[in-house]
Parts: sequence; structure tokens; C-alpha cells
Amino acid sequence: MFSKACEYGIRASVYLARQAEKGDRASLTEIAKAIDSPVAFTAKILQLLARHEIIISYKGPTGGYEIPKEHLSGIQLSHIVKVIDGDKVYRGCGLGLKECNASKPCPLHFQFKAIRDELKEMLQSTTVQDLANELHRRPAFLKR
Amino acid sequence: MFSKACEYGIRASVYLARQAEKGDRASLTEIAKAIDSPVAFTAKILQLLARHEIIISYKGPTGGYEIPKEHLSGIQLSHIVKVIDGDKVYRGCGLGLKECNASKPCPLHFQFKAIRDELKEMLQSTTVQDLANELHRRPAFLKR
DNA sequence: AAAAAAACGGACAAATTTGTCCAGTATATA
DNA sequence: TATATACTGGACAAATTTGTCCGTTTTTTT
Repeated sequence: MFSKACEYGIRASVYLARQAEKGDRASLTEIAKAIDSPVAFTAKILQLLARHEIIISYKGPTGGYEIPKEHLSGIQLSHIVKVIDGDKVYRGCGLGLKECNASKPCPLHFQFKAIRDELKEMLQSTTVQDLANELHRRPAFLKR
Repeated sequence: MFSKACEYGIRASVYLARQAEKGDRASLTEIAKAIDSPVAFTAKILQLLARHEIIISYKGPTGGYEIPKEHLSGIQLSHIVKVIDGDKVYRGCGLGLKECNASKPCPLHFQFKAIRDELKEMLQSTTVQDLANELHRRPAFLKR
């Protein structure tokens, strides 16, 4: 569904969202440990998210990554997915055709579109804050 | 969503379903041309489907691949997907966790499950015959 | 100012997926 | 029975994704 990179990206963002609620930032190694991901690979993904201003990075001692508290409710999962995986999740044809739309559909087009639209809706209506809250409300996990 | 191999596999199966309605079989090269896929790679996929008895292969002149007419309504898309991509589409966690279920969920588990269940339902309730019919009812395409 | 901590960025490496090639086997037809 | 046709299966190659390494830059602390 999503690439590994994107999965790590979402998990890292949720972890940062939870830290943000505490007013904390987190270092690369802390994040990678918390979400059980390969450190150096995670670094690449965090850099990407930082370049797109979804998270903020700080160098030097006491540095790390951070999501400003006031951004928490504005960061949709769809933003993260778009930055890392692009928009193929939304636009792509289920059967891999380059050109597939209502006027020139593949035989699975309409069934597939229905599901993809729901996925899109879900990703747009879910924020990193929602998922951080989820971590509080019940025991939920970012690794294993 | 699906692998390339799986996309080709579904497209090839739908093409074969349409041929089956005419009582025809189709050769590898004919199929690859019809669905615009790499010939040798398509061969691998057809072999896989044949080994799992989703399609039948015949060697020699007049040979090719075929779906028995009477099987048409019994072949669900989920069968094809399972043979080629396995069941990760159904079982996998949206955030890539190895262990993710209702009692130990990732923060996205329930939202994700809802969508995946619909996908599953759609793949199970759609047969290759349904898609072949789709090709008749309106202009729909298997390539481009 | 020096040292240490932490992100950055580019090059490289491994793994997986996608795709190719070709010799072998089975089969229909002449 | 010879020949041509078409699928089979294994080895190989290219492309993409995933993951690593390391020197550089920035910033904090001493």
C-alpha cells in the first residue's frame, strides 16, 4: 500500500506528534529506536519531511526534530504520503494503465475508484494529532 | 497497491475471460500485445497462474492459454491477487508493523482496516467474468 | 576558541522487483 | 517421423527500493 519509507515517515511523525504534546523534540536515534526503524534510512526520510516543512530540524547539541504544537492539528496523513510516495496512491490505475479515467476506464476503474476515494478521504481527515491521541486513549503501538 | 506482476496477471486474465466467451484461447504473444505488457515477464506470470490452475496452458501449435468457460464466474480477483502478491494486501499493517491487530493495534489500525475490508470484499465479489462483461457493456480498456 | 553533538548530503551497497534470454520439452500437422 | 509452434524453467540483467557509511556543516557548551 505505502512504501516502507512512507510507513517509517508516518510512524516517525506520530512519534514526534506525541513528543510535541509534551513540548519535546526528539533526536534521530531516539526516533529510530521508538519506531524500530533503520537509523540512517530514517534520517533520509526525516530530512525529506523537514525540507517540505512538515517537521522542523535543529542541528547541534539539544538539536533534533520537532513538530510545532500549533501545527499538530493541521498535518494530515495525506501530506506525509504525498511528500514521500507522491500522488500515485490517489491517481494510479488499479490495473496499472497510464490513462484510466471515467471516460476511458479500465474494467475495474469504478470499483477501484470507490475504494481509493475512501482511502483519500481517510488520509485527509486524519491528522498526526489524531494518531497521537490514539496512542493515549488506548494502548497502541509504533513498533513490533 | 498491487505489484506490476499482479496488474499484468489481472489484465491477462480478463483478456482470457473475454476470449473464453468466444470459445477462444490466446497465445502468449497475443496476450502481451493485447494488454501491452513485456512478453517474457508476462510468460512468467501466466505460468504461475497456470500452475495454480487459474488458467490452463497448452503446448504446441494451436496451443496457448485458456480459461474454461464454466470457470469464468468462479474466478475471483482475490484468487489472482493471492497467487501473485500473496495475502499481504489483506493482512499487512498500514504502518508496516509485524504485529498489528485489534488487541495490539497501530494508531491507524481501525481506520485502515475499514478500507482494507472493503478492498477485500470488492476483490472477492468481482470475477473475471464481471470484468469481461464490463469490456462489452461500455468501452473499457486493457492497455494504454 | 575548542570540542562535542546532531543534522545534512552524497556516494555506495544490498535486496527486491521487474524484465530478458535461451535451451529444453511437449504437441499438432504435414 | 520431421518440423514447426508454443509453453517451461533456469540463469541472467536492469531498475527500483531499501538501507549504510562517512565526511561536512551547524550549533551548543565548556
